[in-house]
Amino acid sequence: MQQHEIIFEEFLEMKGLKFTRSRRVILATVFRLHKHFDVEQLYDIIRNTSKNVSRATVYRTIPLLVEAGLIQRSVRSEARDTYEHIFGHPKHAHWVCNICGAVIETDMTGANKLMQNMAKAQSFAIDDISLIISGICKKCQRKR
Amino acid sequence: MQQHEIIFEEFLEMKGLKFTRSRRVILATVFRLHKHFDVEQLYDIIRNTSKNVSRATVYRTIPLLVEAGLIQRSVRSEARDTYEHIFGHPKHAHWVCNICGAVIETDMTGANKLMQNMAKAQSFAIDDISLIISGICKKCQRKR
DNA sequence: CCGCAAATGAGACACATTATCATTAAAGGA
DNA sequence: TCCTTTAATGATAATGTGTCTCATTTGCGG
Repeated sequence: MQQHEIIFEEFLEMKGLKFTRSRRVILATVFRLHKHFDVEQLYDIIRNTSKNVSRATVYRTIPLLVEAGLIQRSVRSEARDTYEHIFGHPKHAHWVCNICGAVIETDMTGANKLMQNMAKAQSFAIDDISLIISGICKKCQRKR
Repeated sequence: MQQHEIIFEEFLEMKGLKFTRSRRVILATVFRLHKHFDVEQLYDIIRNTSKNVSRATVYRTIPLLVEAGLIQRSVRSEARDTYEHIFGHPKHAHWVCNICGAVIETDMTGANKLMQNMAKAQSFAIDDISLIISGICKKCQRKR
């Protein structure tokens, strides 16, 4: 069993919830994806690979995975909420291209330290930092 | 006439659009608000203070104000897009309390510089930087 | 004051997300 | 293994933002 499965199972047990087939499928699919996804994309993939998991259940499972600390909300695309798994991924900044929509990820330890210092100064207990830079990527600049 | 009115009027003229009564009302209301707002809140206020501005027009005007550089999309609350006016406000970081929902704003020139350097390294043309820190504010920590 | 392009209001519409509810499936104990 | 309890599920209706349509009105240059 993989690490993220153990974490999810323990999380569910702690809350008196069950580790069902549907939840297994959803969890596995989320961790098979290696980029940002929205719930409809996730549901499409699940529908094509495993039968009998409903859209409602996918939507219902997302907040559980967030609460378990396995995924997090990410950059929101035009109309849909997007997510990414975070287990084993160090915190990163998102650079979003306004032209082609590409999302580049970079290390953000620098900004992290800066924010930790500011947090200390104002006694704020940081839970999460979201750093999103929008603009035009290298490729799209060339095309002009 | 206020600065932001002049800016909006010039922006509209440049695009061959008209500075109508509805747009005046919406602009004025946005700049009377001194915090983040979503479009429904904005519409409610307008409906209670000035007759005959439709919801559709409010929604239609928002992207114009964004394009004119007068407001920007801000922290997204649970279900709605939120905005804030930026004219005359230097760029700031948002500290959001997960308990009481308070939004604190701080200077972010430090992070700005950091990002500008990283942008140069990867040839990314920055358009906008969004820095949101979530956690627990000083007050709510005390209450525990 | 005319004419025309743009803007408007009202409501229909699209679409993501949530809620409902009858049925099914975990999990622990007998 | 079977029972019982409780949570989970699937299907679909409902909700709520945000967008589009279209007939009518308005702003503005001539």
